Amino acid sequence: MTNTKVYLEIVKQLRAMISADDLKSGDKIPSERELSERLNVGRSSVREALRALELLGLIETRRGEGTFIRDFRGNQLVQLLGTFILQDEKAKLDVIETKNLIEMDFLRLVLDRADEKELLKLKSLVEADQLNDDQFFNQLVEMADNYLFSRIWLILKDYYNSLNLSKAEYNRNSLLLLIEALVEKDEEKTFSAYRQLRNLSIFTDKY
Amino acid sequence: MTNTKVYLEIVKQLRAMISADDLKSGDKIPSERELSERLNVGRSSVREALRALELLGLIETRRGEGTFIRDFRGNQLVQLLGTFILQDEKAKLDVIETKNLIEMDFLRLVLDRADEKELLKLKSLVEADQLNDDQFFNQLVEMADNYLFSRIWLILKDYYNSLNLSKAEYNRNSLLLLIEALVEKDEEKTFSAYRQLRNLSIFTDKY
DNA sequence: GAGATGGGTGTGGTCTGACCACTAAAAACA
DNA sequence: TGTTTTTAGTGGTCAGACCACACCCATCTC
Repeated sequence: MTNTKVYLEIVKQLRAMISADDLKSGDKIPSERELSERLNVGRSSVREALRALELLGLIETRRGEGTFIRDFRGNQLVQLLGTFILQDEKAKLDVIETKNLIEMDFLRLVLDRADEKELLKLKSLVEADQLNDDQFFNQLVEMADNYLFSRIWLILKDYYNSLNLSKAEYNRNSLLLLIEALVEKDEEKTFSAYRQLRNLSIFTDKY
Repeated sequence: MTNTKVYLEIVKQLRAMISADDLKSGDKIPSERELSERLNVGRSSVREALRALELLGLIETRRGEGTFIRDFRGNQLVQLLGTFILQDEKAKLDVIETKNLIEMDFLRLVLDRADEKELLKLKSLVEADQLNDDQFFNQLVEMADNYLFSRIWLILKDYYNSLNLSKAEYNRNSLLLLIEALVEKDEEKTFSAYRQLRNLSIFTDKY
């Protein structure tokens, strides 16, 4: 009769509930016992759903207080997935390639729509060593103003970091060159600087 | 005393177990009751861990049979995240933009590494009306040989389709033009044809 | 009156035991 | 030997019981 597992149904209901009540980050959701009653299911089933969502980083539970919607951005699950999964070499290469491709997409977006003032501000921060390459890309991604894509990038970055590759040392000059190119809206120079920053000797001209 | 929640500890243990026994996709893991005994925890806690991993797509359970390792690489988690998130209009625009960007990345990849014969074969299929644009892009994505990126694209396409946008009619001529450009390895022509295919009057020259 | 104290209540965290539904393999049967 | 039935094992779900903790608020103390 019940083809769908109860806990999945609860996940669904929760989603609907969140949508209907327009719950946002930090808001509280009904207690486990209340959900159990309201949905006519056992509390353990409710818990299975909540624990799953918790592991996904979608909710946060605080003993004695309740369960709350979470700011999705930092999902530790990815880290878990990373260590859990990425086994074969091909997968690793895929991660690297995908991350690079997406970062270059961001560069294109910024080339197209970025504010010069903002870029100059970032430049001065880099020059003052108050911003490293990682932080810079975070800013860049934000500048591109595409939340979904930025989320994908964040996840990829987590994957990437979980690969434990030998880290290329931070090359401030390449980064400054990159910013310069962005300011000048010079596409070719931008990607050249990017390749240099990421040590992409493999990526010749097409990228 | 027990600062870490039991179910998280179980997830950890499972990971170690899988690693130690070198379990791979399709392999069976111990039953809930056995895990419960072996780890000295309640079965409900074991279930919370398993359900979470199941929602993540890491394991698969079959009633009456057991619990099995799953092919990890496809992360449906993003799908779930998406359905949780995609609410406002801006998010929709992000989906469209991201999908387009990624598809163009695939075009670049194919431009760089695709086999001409394969392309010609696809061309003849399109000409014979045995392949529409959607199916063509599926082939294209496969050709690019990046599993992770293709998964991301598939998910995006699902998002995209769930937006219920007015569908542009299938334009075979644009598609043929696109393939032609790919065969000729003409980047500019390729993107021009792509824009035409997707009706991207907005995307002027930068993309 | 202001502050400290301490239950009371509600919440998540966990365990146990009990069924049910289903599967696959063993046992009984023909 | 081939079929049917039984049985043991597995996940699915529920109900109830405690525990640990956080918060509120009446009460006590100064």
